[in-house]
Amino acid sequence: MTTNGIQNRQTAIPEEINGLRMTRQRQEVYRFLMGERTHPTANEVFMRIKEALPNVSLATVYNCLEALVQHKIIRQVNFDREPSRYCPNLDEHGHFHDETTGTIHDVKFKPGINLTDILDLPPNTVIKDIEITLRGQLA
Amino acid sequence: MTTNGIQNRQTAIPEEINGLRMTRQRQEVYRFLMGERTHPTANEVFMRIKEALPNVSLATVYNCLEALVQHKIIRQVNFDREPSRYCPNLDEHGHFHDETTGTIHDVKFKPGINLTDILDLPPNTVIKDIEITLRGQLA
DNA sequence: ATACTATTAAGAATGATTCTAATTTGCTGC
DNA sequence: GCAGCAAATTAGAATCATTCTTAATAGTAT
Repeated sequence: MTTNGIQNRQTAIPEEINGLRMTRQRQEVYRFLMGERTHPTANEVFMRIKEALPNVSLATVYNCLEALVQHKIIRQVNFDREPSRYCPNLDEHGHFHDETTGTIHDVKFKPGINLTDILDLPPNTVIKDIEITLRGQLA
Repeated sequence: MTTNGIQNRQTAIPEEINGLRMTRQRQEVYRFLMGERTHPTANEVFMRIKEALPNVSLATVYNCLEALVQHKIIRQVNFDREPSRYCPNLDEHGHFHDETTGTIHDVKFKPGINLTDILDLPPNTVIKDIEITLRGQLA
């Protein structure tokens, strides 16, 4: 049998999300990201989930993150060539990078805005993904 | 004397742009980029200008590109964690990455559009730079 | 239980970029 | 033109996030 009566003390995470089997490692990665608004890097995820899974390896964290991204459970966010960051917010949104503090904030679009309406795209373009990045400071 | 009567056979490039002294290496990097719409990588620039400057080093190409970017003579463009690409188009614009061919196209904004108008930014935000990246295919 | 597949772990390998140290070049005032 | 100084270039080593490789482990189905 694959399930038993013992429930995890923490937020229950289903055994499968979007067709991805949620192994213990993937659960920990996902759970941590869900509780974070700071857009952690792979290494930050690694250091944090080691508390719960002391034998976890950095390679596994990369594997988990990639699997979660591929199954559209989290998003990968890149700023220039800095280490990738990961984000549990699946709504269409941009990212504002505050240069003063180094923090990253999600930026929503104002309601009723369709991104493709304001762009002068070549005809017959199928857009699969849009990324908007802002850099500046909170004065 | 720093100038003489002999003119370069190719497009003349001023001795200085935006306060940056245009050395021979910087000229070659800049001239090549000006004639390209393909958003070349540092390595592509390197391979190409070696034809004119056989002793140029890859480190110098990186140095030149960084200097040109810092003086706002060209722009650096990043797609995920792929090698950086460089773009001589200084107008505010986005980039469409065609997954089928791997090519990159500049995308203009429709006239009269102010990017910050459509974004729900935190108050007192000073935006220094906006980057818009689209991924998809030309059907 | 057996066999097969997916996942994980540990460490090596990769590759774009940056750094270091040693020349070379360019400019300044004699 | 030439000594002196700063900026730029070169070549190669170093860095560091990420990916790859291989072996061990866990999960699932028969």
